[in-house]
Amino acid sequence: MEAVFVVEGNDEGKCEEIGVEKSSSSLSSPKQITDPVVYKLVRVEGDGRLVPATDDEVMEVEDFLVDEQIELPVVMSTGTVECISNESSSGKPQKESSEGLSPSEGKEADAKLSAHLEEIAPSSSLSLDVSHINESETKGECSKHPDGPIESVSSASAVCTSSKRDFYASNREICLDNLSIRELHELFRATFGRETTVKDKLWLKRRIAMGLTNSCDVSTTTFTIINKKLVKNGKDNSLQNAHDMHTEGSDVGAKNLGYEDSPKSHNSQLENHQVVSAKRSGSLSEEEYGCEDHTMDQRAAKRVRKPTKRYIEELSEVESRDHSPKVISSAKTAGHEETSPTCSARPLRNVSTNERTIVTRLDSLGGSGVQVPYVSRVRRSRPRKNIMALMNFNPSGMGVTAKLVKETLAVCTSLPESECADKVLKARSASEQIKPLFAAEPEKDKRRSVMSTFEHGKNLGLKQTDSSEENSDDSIAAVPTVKGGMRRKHHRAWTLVEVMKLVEGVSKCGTGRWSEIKRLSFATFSYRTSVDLKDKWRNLLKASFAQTPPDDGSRKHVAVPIPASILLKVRELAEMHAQVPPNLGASKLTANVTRSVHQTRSGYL
DNA sequence: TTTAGGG
DNA sequence: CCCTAAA
Repeated sequence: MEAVFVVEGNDEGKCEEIGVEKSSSSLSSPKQITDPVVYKLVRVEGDGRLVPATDDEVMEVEDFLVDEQIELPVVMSTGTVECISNESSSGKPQKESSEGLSPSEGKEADAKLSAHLEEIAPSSSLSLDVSHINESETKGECSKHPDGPIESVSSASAVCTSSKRDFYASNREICLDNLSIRELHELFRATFGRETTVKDKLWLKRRIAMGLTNSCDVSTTTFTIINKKLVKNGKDNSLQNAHDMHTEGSDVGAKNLGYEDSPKSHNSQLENHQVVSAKRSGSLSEEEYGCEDHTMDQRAAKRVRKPTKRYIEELSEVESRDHSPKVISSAKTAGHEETSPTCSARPLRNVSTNERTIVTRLDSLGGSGVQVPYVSRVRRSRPRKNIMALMNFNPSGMGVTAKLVKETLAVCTSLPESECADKVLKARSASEQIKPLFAAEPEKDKRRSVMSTFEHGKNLGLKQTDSSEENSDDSIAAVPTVKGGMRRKHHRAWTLVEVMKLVEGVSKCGTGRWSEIKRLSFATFSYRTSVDLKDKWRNLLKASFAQTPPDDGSRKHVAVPIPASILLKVRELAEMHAQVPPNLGASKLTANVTRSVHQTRSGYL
């Protein structure tokens, strides 16, 4: 049983990490993996030594891989390596995005891009809020198209009648090109829900673009996003694609869902947008099982929720010193688009070395195969208290778990390892007091229960950690109180990505089917209950129909405005589902929409 | 259990 | 976000 990997840079000599020892092997794969590589699970000791992993760890990683819905190699029981890719449901291998460059190439490209971007005169306006419904320019100017939008918008009402037409039938764009660093930082935060201190504009744009487009293919010279698709500039045919998007009837819907298509597949007719979403959710797609198959969906959701991934990531939460990619793909990438999983590791440009909190690592986002940056994972407040809870469920001595807890503590708190160990011990002794709390946890929090004790423990311990989207620095869904039992969900700001997912979910399932949406689009966002979705949608609705854009400036840095493009989608969906606020006359509405398209900024995350 | 609404 | 009624 070989396999599996994830190598992390190891800066501090203190913390051990699960690492991988790459060993050559020539397993044949059922897929077209030309250069199979088998990884052996090892631990990376502080001094760099590699020691064989324990069985526990091996299992952990296996779990992890199963959980990962992105293209990680999974060692099947047969010993063969299978590549789980986003394409698994459609059967064909995912084409490698243009990011599949060799490290050197990537850097070169980056340099060029940077140079190019510097040429572009920075605009003072926050063009993010500009929403067009026309094909966009890609010269980095994000110029407005005075009239184009109206036509498409007015068609929104038509959408209502044409039963199944996708609401994404018009193009909208978000332009990142002219944003200042500060604006990019804001957008970054809004998009991923975490801060970043990276000063590199290109990097920021790229990250944000990745998040907003649900893809890694952001190797463009300009960053204009239309409906979750990056409009490319230059040699390729994406401009054409963008044009096609808003001219081709039913094809539009699918494309505009924004999931990455290889250039080749752009021309394929995707009548049903579910096909696209299938790609997105990998093997758990609704394409295969259908929206109505609750059994499978639940199973899928369960899988995704397993804590192992977060667990691994927790261990990886170490600042990286080098600039090497943190996600390692099994297949070679460069030049082998046939065999390369999408979004496989890509060299990342890096960030100032003294910014220890920056980890340029790609993560899976919300189970949808989105790659997001791994940034600023530093704990803003106190160390996770729930780390302690971890011990309750594995009180069997300083085993692997305890060790890991110690490591985690070390990572999270920067405390000397000795101190961490101390805390661990204290935690253990305190377990008796903590345990009853969980046992007595009110039913409401069973939302995420039904796990083995050990898993439960891990989950509690790592719940708040895990990765980019589904993690947060310090929040826990619920905090049991000794007495009143009242607890409040630590307010968790909605990220752009989440909002987009919600909108997308509504577009697929319609409003009201929050559970369904939760399962389909928020499976990996263990927080965000269906009620949360409902509430958020209500807010979005309100925002989207807001007559007067809230005057910013006062709360400028408090909340990031929701891109008008998204609000527009919301509005369209609302109309489709007859959710238009009654006080809003139809004619008035049209006017409002028009206005919105041009300048609105009515709503915050 | 899930939705819809009010708070 | 929370809570509750209703389905």
